[in-house]
Amino acid sequence: MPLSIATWNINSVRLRLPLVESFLDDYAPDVLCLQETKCPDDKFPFDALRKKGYEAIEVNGQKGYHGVATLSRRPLQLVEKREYCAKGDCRHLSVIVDGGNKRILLHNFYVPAGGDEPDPDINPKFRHKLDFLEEMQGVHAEDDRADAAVLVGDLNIAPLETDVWSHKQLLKVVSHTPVETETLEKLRVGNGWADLMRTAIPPEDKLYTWWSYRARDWNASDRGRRLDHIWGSPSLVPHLTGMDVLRHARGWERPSDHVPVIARFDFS
DNA sequence: ATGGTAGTAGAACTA
Repeated sequence: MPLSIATWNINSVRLRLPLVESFLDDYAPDVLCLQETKCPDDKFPFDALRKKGYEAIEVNGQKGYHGVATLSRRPLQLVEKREYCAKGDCRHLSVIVDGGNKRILLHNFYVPAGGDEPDPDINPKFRHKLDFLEEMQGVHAEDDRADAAVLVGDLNIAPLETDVWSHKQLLKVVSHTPVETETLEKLRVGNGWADLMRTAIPPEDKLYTWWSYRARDWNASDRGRRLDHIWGSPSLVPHLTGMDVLRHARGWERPSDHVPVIARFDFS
């Protein structure tokens, strides 16, 4: 039985609802995890997305900022909406996806961006980002509640040298500083996660999921970063059949600055 | 070195 899981920082689900709808029409992932929905739960476009066949929807949203949502064509069971750093931010949602013969625990994360200055002593946003990562230590790839686990989302860190357009030029830029990349990799490995995007796409290859809105020509300058991630239990690796990073989505009309990533599994 | 754009708002924040 195939199972596909997509992740996409949508940067306002209401403004970009037509983009989400056409993405679901064209790619039809079984599950879609959205971040930066910027939408209170009572204003979430449930009806429009259910019409597309995504009957199971779980949201954790707030007004104006942040917010995550997980939609599925298969039954979902809500596990947790965990509040990190006691700030009242809506940045996490976990569900169990019925994958046929496998039950998958699926975490959807939106990690704080961290501001501009990569010094936790003078920048509270960077401190918050590091604290958030510290709290993620408890999120393990092995979990008794399911057969396997997947963690997706905008983690706002590009860990590998090939995850940014220029390793040297970004060493002091938030998202690629050593404290961030080392903390994220330790967190991933220490909690038993496999980097499924890099399992499918060789770590030597440049790979980006985000291009700034501020570039004159995002495609020509190609100053991208891999900020969005799909991790999984090591037991899932033999079942991974594909990984699509929809670079061309950055060129859609009124695009998000992030593009969708889709992981495909087969459990037959 | 700076400023560049986008979204939610309806000023100033976040990214």
